[in-house]
Amino acid sequence: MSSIRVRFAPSPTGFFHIGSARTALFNWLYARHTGGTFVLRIEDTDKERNSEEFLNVIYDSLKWLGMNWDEGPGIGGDYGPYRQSERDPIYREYIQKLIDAGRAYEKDGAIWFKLIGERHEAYDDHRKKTVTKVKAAPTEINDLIRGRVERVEDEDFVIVRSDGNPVFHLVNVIDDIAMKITHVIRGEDHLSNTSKHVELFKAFGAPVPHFAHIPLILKQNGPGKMSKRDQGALVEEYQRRGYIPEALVNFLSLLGWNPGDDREKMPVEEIIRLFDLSGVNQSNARFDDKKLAHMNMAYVLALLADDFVARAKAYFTKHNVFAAGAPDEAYLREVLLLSQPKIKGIEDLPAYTAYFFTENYAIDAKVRDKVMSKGDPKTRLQELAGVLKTADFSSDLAIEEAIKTLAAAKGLGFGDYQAVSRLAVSGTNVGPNLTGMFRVMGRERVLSRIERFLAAA
RNA sequence: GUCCCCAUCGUCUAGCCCGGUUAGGACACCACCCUUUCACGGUGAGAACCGGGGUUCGAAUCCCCGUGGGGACGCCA
Repeated sequence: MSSIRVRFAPSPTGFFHIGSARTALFNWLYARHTGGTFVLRIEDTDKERNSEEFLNVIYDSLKWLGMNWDEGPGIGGDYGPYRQSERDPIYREYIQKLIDAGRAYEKDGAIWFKLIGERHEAYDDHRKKTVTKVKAAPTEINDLIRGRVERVEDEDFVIVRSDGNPVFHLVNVIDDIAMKITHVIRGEDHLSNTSKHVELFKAFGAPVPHFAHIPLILKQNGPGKMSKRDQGALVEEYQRRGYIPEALVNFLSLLGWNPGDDREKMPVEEIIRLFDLSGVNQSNARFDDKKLAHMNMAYVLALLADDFVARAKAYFTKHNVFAAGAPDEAYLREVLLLSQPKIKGIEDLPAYTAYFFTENYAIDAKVRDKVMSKGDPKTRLQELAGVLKTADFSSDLAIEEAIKTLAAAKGLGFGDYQAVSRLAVSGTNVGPNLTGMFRVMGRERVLSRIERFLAAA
């Protein structure tokens, strides 16, 4: 194991969103690539807004995406506890060091960090108040993605609230020191905070970690970065919708990073092998759900039969699709496998396969009108029923031969029998390949559906 | 308003560091092919270097200025 230590430090103040997942992913990938340690630390210092529910969402989402942490809640480690709400004694110690060094002072009941430099009063018309400005030397940040960035930190800032709770900037830095974090990989929205953090590291006499500020994910429509309220922003939503987690990981890895060539669909082991901070872009990326959906489809298509069936069944169970009674296991499996090459995602399955499991399937009126308006579909259906009564149902090919033989005898084509029979047995004009559908449904079900359709037509 | 970051097809991006390409790929869109519906797949088309200066024989690539986009400016994280 290398000495590289990275951390993902979410605060459980809302559902886990895609931007956080991407930040976690880049940290995780970097740790795995370098053989380093991936630490999970929970930043729950804002007692007002934290909740256990959100905390569990974070754990679930990380696990679902396959991002296992080496140190953190539930795992332990040499630098715990890993929830900031349990680290108060550590913070007190560090705060005292700052006070003793003359780098912190009390004002209005809060503790402030003291910058070094000459002071003067100035009116800030953005905040509409007079503030004390400090003529401080610029803080230099050497960012692994952005290069050298200079920013002047020119106002003392609160590090412990008047209610006694330390603020983010302080605990974030203390924990990074205490947990020996070597690389801070986080969103670019923190770049402006980094000068505060660097000053704190220096005040503590601690080595400044390497920073890597990754580009933000912008919302798909409209201005600004993606926020929790945006459509498609929540990881749990993809989990609920039966997305393949590996597809989401693959998609996310490509938002702001690329392997340096044209490859896009890659197993995670390959992404780990190729990932490096030097390959991370500097510009923000707009979220594109169509591309994600496409990636997901590619993964669905590539799933091995047993794996696909297991995932599909889990989805059906979770969404209580068979509330009226579970179908035969073997039949369900056949239906699922028949549908796999045709769907874009697991979530399409219930609607796509519904008619396989009920005799009360609706006949699409539009499709019926269209199909029944040309040629002599009723006669075709009667002819087909006649043939199907004795046809060999043991394989798709056998059924296909039977239908083709019939068509040839009547001087017609396969297509003349397809539309109407598909309509009769499924009520629609889309679905898996016809002969496979017949085979899976079985002779009796097909025949009775055709008869019922004929009687109603 | 102040400070910081960024800028190649509609979108994600390669190329930029180290100047010379018909500026490549993917998603989306369109057409055609495959075909037993719908998909998948295949082929093809359209589609970009933000603007202006400079340096240079030559600039997407280096520099400057605009403009545009994003972020930060909390006793939130």
